[in-house]
Amino acid sequence: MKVFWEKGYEAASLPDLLLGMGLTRGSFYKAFKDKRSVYLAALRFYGDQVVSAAIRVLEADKPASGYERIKRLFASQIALMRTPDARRGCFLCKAAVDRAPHDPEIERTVLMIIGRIEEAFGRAAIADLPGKQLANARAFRKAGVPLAAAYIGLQVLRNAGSSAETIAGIAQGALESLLTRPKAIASR
Amino acid sequence: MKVFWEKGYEAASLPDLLLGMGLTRGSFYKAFKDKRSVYLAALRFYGDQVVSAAIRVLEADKPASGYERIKRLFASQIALMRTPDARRGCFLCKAAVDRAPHDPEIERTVLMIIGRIEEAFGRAAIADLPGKQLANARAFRKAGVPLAAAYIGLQVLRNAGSSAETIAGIAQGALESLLTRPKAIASR
DNA sequence: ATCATTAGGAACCAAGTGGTACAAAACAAC
DNA sequence: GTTGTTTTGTACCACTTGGTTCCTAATGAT
Repeated sequence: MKVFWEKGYEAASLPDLLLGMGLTRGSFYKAFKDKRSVYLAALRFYGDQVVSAAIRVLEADKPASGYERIKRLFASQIALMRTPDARRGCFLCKAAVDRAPHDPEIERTVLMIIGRIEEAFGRAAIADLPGKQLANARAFRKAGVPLAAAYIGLQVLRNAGSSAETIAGIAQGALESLLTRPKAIASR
Repeated sequence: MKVFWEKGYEAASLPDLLLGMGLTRGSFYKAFKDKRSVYLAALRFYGDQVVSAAIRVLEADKPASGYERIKRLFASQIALMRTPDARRGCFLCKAAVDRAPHDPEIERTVLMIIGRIEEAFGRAAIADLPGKQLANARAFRKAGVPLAAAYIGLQVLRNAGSSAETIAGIAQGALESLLTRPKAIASR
């Protein structure tokens, strides 16, 4: 996963992968069908590990308010800007941008993971509202779409090398929109 | 540009480029230094043509209100979802995600173009406010960052294959935040 | 200890990579 | 029409690509 994450699908050569996995060609092709299937496995693994960790922040019960949970997730991204990992970017975004259009199975996987992100944002956003008992998964996703888009935009800008101030500005904008929008969401 | 746009840097082979440009290796290497320099030229061209066209929408004087101009830009992206070009995605996003981290010159170019987008969004957003005379380019950029992030997030999701409803949801969220945020911006 | 099974390693494959060298062809000037 | 120059096409380069083969080495069960 790390090799694909850093280099991208095309640029990650088989020797790169073998080195990263600590095995030789023989074992590699005994264990996996081909390069693409390893990429897919890596993407699923990313969804199960990295994305799920982010979603857990949105679903934690420690900060009761959804707003606070969303704020924490964005804060973690701002904190990331001060680490060497800042430029590693987001594997999901890379897959979405350069593999999804060319590979239906990767597209399905990417959309599934993005859907989970949207729904988690939506749950957190709606948690603070009075009439939350009506919402189903689809409604959650819809409510979470703008937040997820801001989050993904943040990832892309982080990847591109934008400043920490820019990243913080995105987070601030997303949180402000949360504070001023509750009635708009509730009235849908 | 189209070849790099569709295939990405690595996946666009020299024969692909030669075919797209209508020349052979000899002429190609007489006219350009190497593949990378052509990519950079394509990226700059994208900034000068495609991105500038989007920015012109934000700066047009036909709809007097900045809100209306921003709405038009998002509306154009929603309209795009009904065309075959929907999946072509955004060349700038692809460059930002998979080339910027590995090539400082591409990073600089990407950040410059993104900066223009941020500033244009900021100008349009601030145009509707009373105290706009104080703003300089830096303040415009700062004000435009959340909108630009939403816009870029939209591009990524469009690229990934998200539904037209999702794209519309992002646009709606960005526009709503504009309507409810004027005081917050003005008080900065 | 024996034997069946599996994993490991290296040589090998054809095809494709970006890039160069150079001769032929087109063009310009006069 | 004859030059000198530039453009174009092609053969070629060394190297890398993802993937296969096949034999040896390690492992596990009985």
